[in-house]
Amino acid sequence: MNKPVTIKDIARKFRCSPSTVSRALNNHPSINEDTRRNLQEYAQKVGYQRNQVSLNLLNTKTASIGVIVPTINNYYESAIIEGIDAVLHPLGYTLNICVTNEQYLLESEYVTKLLSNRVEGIFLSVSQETYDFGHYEHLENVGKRNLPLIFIDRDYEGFSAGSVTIDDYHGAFAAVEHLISTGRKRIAHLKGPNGMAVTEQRFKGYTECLTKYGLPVEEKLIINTNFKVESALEPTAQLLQLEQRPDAIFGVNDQVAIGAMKVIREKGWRVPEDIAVVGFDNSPISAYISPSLTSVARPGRQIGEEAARIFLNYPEAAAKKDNPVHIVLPSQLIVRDSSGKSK
Amino acid sequence: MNKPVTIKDIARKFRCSPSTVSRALNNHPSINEDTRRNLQEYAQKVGYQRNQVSLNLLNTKTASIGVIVPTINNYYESAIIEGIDAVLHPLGYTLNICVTNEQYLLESEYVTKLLSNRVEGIFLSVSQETYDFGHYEHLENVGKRNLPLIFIDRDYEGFSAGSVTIDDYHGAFAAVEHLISTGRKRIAHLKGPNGMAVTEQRFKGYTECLTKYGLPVEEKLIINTNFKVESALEPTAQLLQLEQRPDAIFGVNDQVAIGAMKVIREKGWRVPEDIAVVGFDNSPISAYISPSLTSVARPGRQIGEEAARIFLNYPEAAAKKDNPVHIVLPSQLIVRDSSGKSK
DNA sequence: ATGTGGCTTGCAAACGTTTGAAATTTTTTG
DNA sequence: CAAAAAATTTCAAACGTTTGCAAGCCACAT
Repeated sequence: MNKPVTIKDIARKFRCSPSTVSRALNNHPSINEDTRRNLQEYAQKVGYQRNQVSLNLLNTKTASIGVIVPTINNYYESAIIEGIDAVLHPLGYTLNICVTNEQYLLESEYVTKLLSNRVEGIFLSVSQETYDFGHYEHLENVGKRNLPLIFIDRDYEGFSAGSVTIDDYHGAFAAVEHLISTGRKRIAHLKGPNGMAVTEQRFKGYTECLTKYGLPVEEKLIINTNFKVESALEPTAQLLQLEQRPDAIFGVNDQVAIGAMKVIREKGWRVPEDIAVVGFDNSPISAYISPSLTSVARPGRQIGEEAARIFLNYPEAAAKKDNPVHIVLPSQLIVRDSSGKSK
Repeated sequence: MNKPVTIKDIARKFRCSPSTVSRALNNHPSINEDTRRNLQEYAQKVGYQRNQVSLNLLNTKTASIGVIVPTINNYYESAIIEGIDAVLHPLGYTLNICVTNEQYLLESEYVTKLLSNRVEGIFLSVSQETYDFGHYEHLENVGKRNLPLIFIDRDYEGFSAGSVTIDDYHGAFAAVEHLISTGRKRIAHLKGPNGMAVTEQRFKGYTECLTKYGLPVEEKLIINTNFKVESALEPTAQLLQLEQRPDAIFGVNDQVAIGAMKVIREKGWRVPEDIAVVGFDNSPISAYISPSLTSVARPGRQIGEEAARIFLNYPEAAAKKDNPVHIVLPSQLIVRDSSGKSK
């Protein structure tokens, strides 16, 4: 591992000043044609790479953006990142992706690190622990700096910042309404962890839709999961053992919906004839499993793009600090086989 | 967006020198107790964050590592990243994740950017385009710097660097052997894009296993895909229309295997009774779809961990530069329902 | 009074680069 | 040939921080 070649090294070699080398490499017009060519050739030969660190220091800016997400291992999150990158990369920004694994400690550590590395903005999808704990001290210094902070996917009201979320409420509402329209009367809900905005919004959509159509909200039909496919197995088995078993299950995401389907079939029931299943996320796989899964689509990529645009307009957005930009994108129900007509 | 508070700002405020502030904030023993407390309190109050950029410059090191991958939107890749982080994060390294989207141009751009940002090592999972083009000029400067470079997942022989890959060959061999053991005689292969190491190694495992058991390798039974689930649909339909239709399909990954299953069922055949299906990746979902998918597991997390360890031992590894470290991890067949007994 | 030692603080250089202004060299012009 | 103009190069400062060394101050012993 050699020391990188610096402009000074080159200057020494050519018995000229660093300024000359710098200007030559940057094609500054006031540099002699021969000098320029010689220096450039030599720099190329020895593999000179401009030291961006020193430039960042000199210019007190970095053209880099922090993106903190709980996980990257799924379609939705990575679509968001893709969306941010699609808007910001062409403008020369670099993304600094941090994965918190749903841990508050890591999230806090990353915020500090990003601040310390002088990123010019932070996109934050709050971790589950942060949500549970409900304390946001780790964002205090972001506030003091008045650094652009945009909440993604999971909003936090207590902090004056931009946010882009999706309309979980209406997505869930539409899903349940659809189930009712196919004649289902006892619709169970595999809920996410309590307290998270996503979870509660979808839950609200579920209950309010039931109420609107005169169906009772039964506690027995609502069970928590942790979003993972495994966490749906036991709850689904429970639901199937009820005296009055449900005729439909609305999963908080596709994973639990798929887990539910597995259990339903293992117990000898059919999807959708005996029990309809609807998920949330419209993950790519949902169209290809059997039966294909009805699901609510979240426009992940678009979320990223909108968030990036908020960032780019931040000076204005910050001006009206008391009234930060909140964008809520619509979600869309995609009907497939798992919610077909009941028998 | 305020300017960050600097040590100089604090020094001015307290009419002392920057050195004093620096030492106070770093708990240097030679600083007066009162001075230290006052300065620390003030720094805390105004949200001072040490400028890591200047430190990186001063120390000519960054404790950051570049990780370049074609995609993050899948289980395997993100497990690799997780593995790298698990080893390197506790040692204070920061990961700089770059997603190339399988494009050479982006890969090249990211290599330059990382070099310029003075990362201390690069983990590279070569993009598909790079593989296709087969030119590696973008790595030249990495070589000149003799910067630790570790190939992940996809090896490249032409470059003297460490690598961690998995044993695609034996994984594929085991999968096909398993199919043969359940009585299958006409085993089709949904192959990946030609030329990629992963693709060709699995293909080799497939053909050599057939040969070993005296089965013919039939061109008609081998069709290319691009790893995506959609790309398996048309090829599978083709296979089913053959006069002598296959009794098993070995997919280059789980995605195409799932796509194949869908088409098989749509055409009225049963899995596994009429046609067995085996995938590759052991993605989490494969256990939960119906029928559950037999698949070859790749130890993504372990790949990341091993790669990180190579990096940490790099000084030694570099010494024997003519003979860099190549680690090949075993893959493991996970048998599930999709490859059950034929009728 | 003077020197000794301990405690505390300041000075200056360093990391690599850019850039306005000044200095030097070369070319042109009268 | 001298002076002015143009071309080219160098100087010095700046970005924010750390750190070896020098320096200041105070108390105490001689």
